[in-house]
Order: sequence, then structure tokens, then C-alpha cells
Amino acid sequence: MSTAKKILIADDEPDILEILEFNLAAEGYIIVTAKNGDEAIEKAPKFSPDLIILDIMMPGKNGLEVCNQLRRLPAFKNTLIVFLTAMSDDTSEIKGLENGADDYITKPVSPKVLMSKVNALFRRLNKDETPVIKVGDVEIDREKYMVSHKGTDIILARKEFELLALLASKPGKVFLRNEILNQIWGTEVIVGDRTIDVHIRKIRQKLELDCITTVKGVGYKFEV
Amino acid sequence: MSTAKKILIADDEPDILEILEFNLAAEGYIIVTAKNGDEAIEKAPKFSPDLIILDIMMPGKNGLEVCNQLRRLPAFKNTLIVFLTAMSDDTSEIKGLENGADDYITKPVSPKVLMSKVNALFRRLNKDETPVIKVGDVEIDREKYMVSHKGTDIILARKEFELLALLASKPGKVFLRNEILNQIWGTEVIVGDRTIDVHIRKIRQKLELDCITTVKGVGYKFEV
DNA sequence: CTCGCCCTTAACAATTTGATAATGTGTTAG
DNA sequence: CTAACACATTATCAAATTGTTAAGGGCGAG
Repeated sequence: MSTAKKILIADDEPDILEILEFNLAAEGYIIVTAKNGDEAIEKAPKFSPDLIILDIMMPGKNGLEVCNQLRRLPAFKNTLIVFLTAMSDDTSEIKGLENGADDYITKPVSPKVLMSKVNALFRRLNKDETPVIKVGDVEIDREKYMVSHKGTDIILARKEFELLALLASKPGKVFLRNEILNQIWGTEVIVGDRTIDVHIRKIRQKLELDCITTVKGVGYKFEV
Repeated sequence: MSTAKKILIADDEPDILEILEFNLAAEGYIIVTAKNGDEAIEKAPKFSPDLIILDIMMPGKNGLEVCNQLRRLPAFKNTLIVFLTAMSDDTSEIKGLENGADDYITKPVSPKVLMSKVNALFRRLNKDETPVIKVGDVEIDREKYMVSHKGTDIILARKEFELLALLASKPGKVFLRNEILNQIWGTEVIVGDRTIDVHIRKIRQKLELDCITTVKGVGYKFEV
């Protein structure tokens, strides 16, 4: 997780508020709550959340109105907004989606569903959809499984490719050895410590470019 | 992902509904559910889903009827529709496909199969439908089922043709073996691993051109 | 019915890959 | 200076993956 995501929750029922806050905070999100629509509108710009959860039924400004008002501000053009809707209320979910919501959650809230939805939303958001990574003279095409350096194609084996693609997905970031193991090998497989080194070496050899830096005692990073 | 895909699920069994909703929501899809055929017909136009999953056996309007009724509306001419069918029910799958379904899923539902089907469907949707593909000297006519290389016609068997057409639909892109199996054979049929290889070999032989590259441990790609 | 083609599979060969051991190099703490 | 440590390098081998060939069942055309 890069930086902790911030979530603003607005609901007039204290119980719901508490459940949501508790569960999401437990997952490492930073939570701010609002007891009604106006409070949400007031707190949103100050807090600049990554996700806003709005109850549709609230005294004063309801969720749909809050959503509309916030969406008008450039700062919230692309903010994730999710509605809370009563299970029985057939039409609200649909209205919500029409009004620019990214998803909705039905009450009563199941923590499991809640978490899976919230996580899915963030996953969708920060998933790097570009299949091609370009860093300096190096180009990595995930779809074509190809790497080229200054236009010259380089053939990497699968593990080598995955490793390079991982490192290059965040140039400059240092990947811990554990992080690499989890991403490439998964938690099931256990491989020796030298295995990573060997793959790193092969990549360096084939790329003929010193772009992978060793950070002793920590891990590796990719930079040009 | 441009915008999240929307899926409408209709089934009278709450358990099934929940399983489907949970799994698909976790993958980032936006879900709306319906407890019967009429509810599905009512919600579909409002929600305008990208995919509709219909149980065939439902009290009141069954899945086939819902499908027919929706297909009459211009808005749903091209919407993906998938049927849920009991494992034992041999004929329903056939009827479903006749009635304009894009696929069917047998109960009990395996989340794995479910996901792979749904993803495959959306993938297929985005596929370029150009009837004639031209890559270098090779020309592939999907309508006429013909392949020519430098003007010389080449006769391929059906499976060979489909395989070549698939690979050539995105030149350079590596198709995973699973992806190929899903697209050409579907998820129901299970064929051995060597089957793909043999077809690939025949294509290579007949085309007399080294245009299909093996990416070991990953799949195949077509390029000139 | 018979022939021939298509699809699949089995069996084996050929190839590539990935993990590890063994050893070398460099750096740091004491 | 040297032991301890972390990583680099190299060679090696088993496992995984793909290539190739041949054979058999199935199905349609004639």
C-alpha cells in the first residue's frame, strides 16, 4: 500500500456510521465522518478524501444532492462516490448510478461485502491500465511480452520479464525482497534467497544497461 | 478500465444471487439484482447493464421469456445475456443459445468458471470485428473463411482458421493458453495441452511462414 | 458404405527455464 | 586486519514446457 486512502462517510444513523468507520479503519483507511449532507459538503474539501460514502436518505440534503453538488467542483470530478441504500429501496440504486456514483452498498451493511467493494474500487482506480511501460530508452510491453532497449528487442524468460515489469511498474521505488517474492512467486512457493539475485543478474546481462540498482539489505529498484 | 461494467443478475434463489453478487462485486463490477423475471425486465432499462445473467428456471417469467422480451428492445439488441442452467438440464443450454444468449453457466456455480466466463465475454465484446484482417503479406477473411499469403490461397481447417484469426486479431499480443482455450473451445470443453500445439504446428506448416512466435510459459503471438 | 479429412490424443524428443550449490567479490563492524 | 554479512557470478541439473509424429475415432461427402 502506497499511502493510506482517505474515506469520508456521511450517514445520519450513528450505528451505521460506527460500523463503517470501525471496519474501514481496521483495514487501514483514514476515516472522517459526517452526520448529514451539509456536514459532508463542508468537510469534503478540507479532507479531500479518495472515496466518499453517502447515505441516500438523510435529513436536510440527501445523498444524491450532496453528490451532485460535489461533482460540480473540479476537485471531486474523479473522486469515488458510493451510495448507501436500503435493501428494499429498488429505485434508489438506479438513481444513484445515474447521478454519477461509482457503486452502491445496500443496508444492512455486511462488512465482508463492504470491504470487498471498497477494495475493488481502489484496485480499479489505481490499476495501471497502460500495458506499455516506457522508462528512458527502455520499453516494456506487457501485452506483447516484449522488452526493447533503444529499439532493439530483447528476449526475456517469463520470470525475468515479470520481475522486470514489476520493478519498472514504479521506477525509483525500492522493492523489498519479500515484496518481490510475494508478487512474482506468491506466498505458496518458497524459493531460496539467491534465486532473485540470479534473475536480476540475467536481466542486467540481457539489457546491457545498468538500470537495476541494488539497495543493500533492502531490495532492488529500477531507474534509468 | 474505462468505466466499471454493470451486471444485472436475476435468480429466484437468494443464495445463488448472493454468491454471484459477492464474487462479481469483488472483481469490480457494479451489480444490480432481481428476484424474478419481471423485476429483471423492470430494472434492466433503468440500469442499462452491460451484461445480464438470467436463471432459466424462475417462477413467473422464466429466463428465456425475459431474454426474448428484452431482445426486442433496441437498447438490448447487443447486450450480453448469459443463462444460468441446472447441470442436468441438457436441453436448456441449447434453447438458450438459440434464443440469443451469448453463453450459459451451469449450476452449481463455480466462482472460478464464473469469472473466467464473464471476463471472456467482455473481452470478446471489445474485440475488433473487422471481417478482413491484413498483416503484412497475410490476409485473413473471416467471412469467406479464407487465408492467403502473397496472393496464394491457403486452406485451413476450421479450428486452425479460428486459431489463426484469433491470434491475428491483435498482432503482437501474446495470447495465453487459457485465453485461447476460452475463445476457441469455450469453458465447457476440456482438451489436452498438446492440442493447441498441434494446431499451431499445422498452421505454421501450411502458411510456410514463421509468423507465430512461442512465448514459453505464456502463450503464442502472431507477428510478421 | 466407403473414403478422406478433421480433431484430439498419446508418446516421445527437443528445448528452455528456474532453482540451487558453490564460489567470488565487496563492504562493514569490531 | 579479519570475520561476518550481503550480494554477484557461474555452472549445473531437474522440472516444466513445447515440438513432432503417428494413430484412431468421428463425421460428412460422394
